[in-house]
Amino acid sequence: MEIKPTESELEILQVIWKKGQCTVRDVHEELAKNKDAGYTTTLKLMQIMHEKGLVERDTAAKTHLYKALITREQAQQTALDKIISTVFKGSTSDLVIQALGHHRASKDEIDAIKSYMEKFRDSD
Amino acid sequence: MEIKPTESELEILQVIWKKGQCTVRDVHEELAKNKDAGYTTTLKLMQIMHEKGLVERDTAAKTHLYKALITREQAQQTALDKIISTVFKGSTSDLVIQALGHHRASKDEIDAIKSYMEKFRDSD
DNA sequence: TATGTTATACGAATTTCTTCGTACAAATAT
DNA sequence: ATATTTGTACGAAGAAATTCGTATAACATA
Repeated sequence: MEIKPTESELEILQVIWKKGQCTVRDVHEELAKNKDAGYTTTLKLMQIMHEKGLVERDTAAKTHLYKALITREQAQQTALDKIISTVFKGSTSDLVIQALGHHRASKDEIDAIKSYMEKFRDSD
Repeated sequence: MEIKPTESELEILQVIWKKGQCTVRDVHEELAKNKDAGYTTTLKLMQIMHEKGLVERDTAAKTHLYKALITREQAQQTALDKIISTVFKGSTSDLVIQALGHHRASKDEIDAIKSYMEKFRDSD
């Protein structure tokens, strides 16, 4: 099964991941902060996402409630897989180094990574 | 200026990055190994890439020679920026940790990263 | 109850990306 | 010289993603 949300679908998923559960209006108003598209555009996209199985919805009330059916982690994984193979020649370390080099992480972030790296101490 | 090669354009860029300089046929034959599209499809895509300024070409001879106008590093950066903001909530460390966790890197890769991390010893 | 507001459904236009056929020019081989 | 091969140009079909208008139902309220 392939899960590859499109660009717009990801924007919507972000809002749903953040809020947990959303109406179309919730999502639309959040998107409206940075973007400028009509309400029915968002509605249509969310309906399509439902058809695709990216979200589920509760239609009990007049105003439907949407929840994500894929996790942020799954989407992260898919996105990583794709760019590692298309622009990083399959090299995870190239990606990590490039990421650290240009997106100067905060001290806390560096610490988080360092501590995570401990896990690989003496890895074969 | 926005540089966001499409999926197909990235496949082509990969070949050009690897070989340095390519004819349409070079690219097409390389792609044909994994994919199955017509020659004129590759030709058309490369012409469009030229219009977009992704590649330059030398038309002196009958058979044109193409070179990339964006570097692999630029494409990597663009790709990273995008996914960090769309699926990693802007957190570089989340990306790094997720990458290390699922794309089990080889010992050499881990070593490369560890040594790179030295750079951040006692960072602010 | 009549009116305005807020929803969903859905068809269709638009845009972007991909694919390919055909025309024709240049080079090569017979 | 003529035929075949190899190349570019380009229009247009096809597919996928995005956008929006209009119809209509449900709800709130004057």
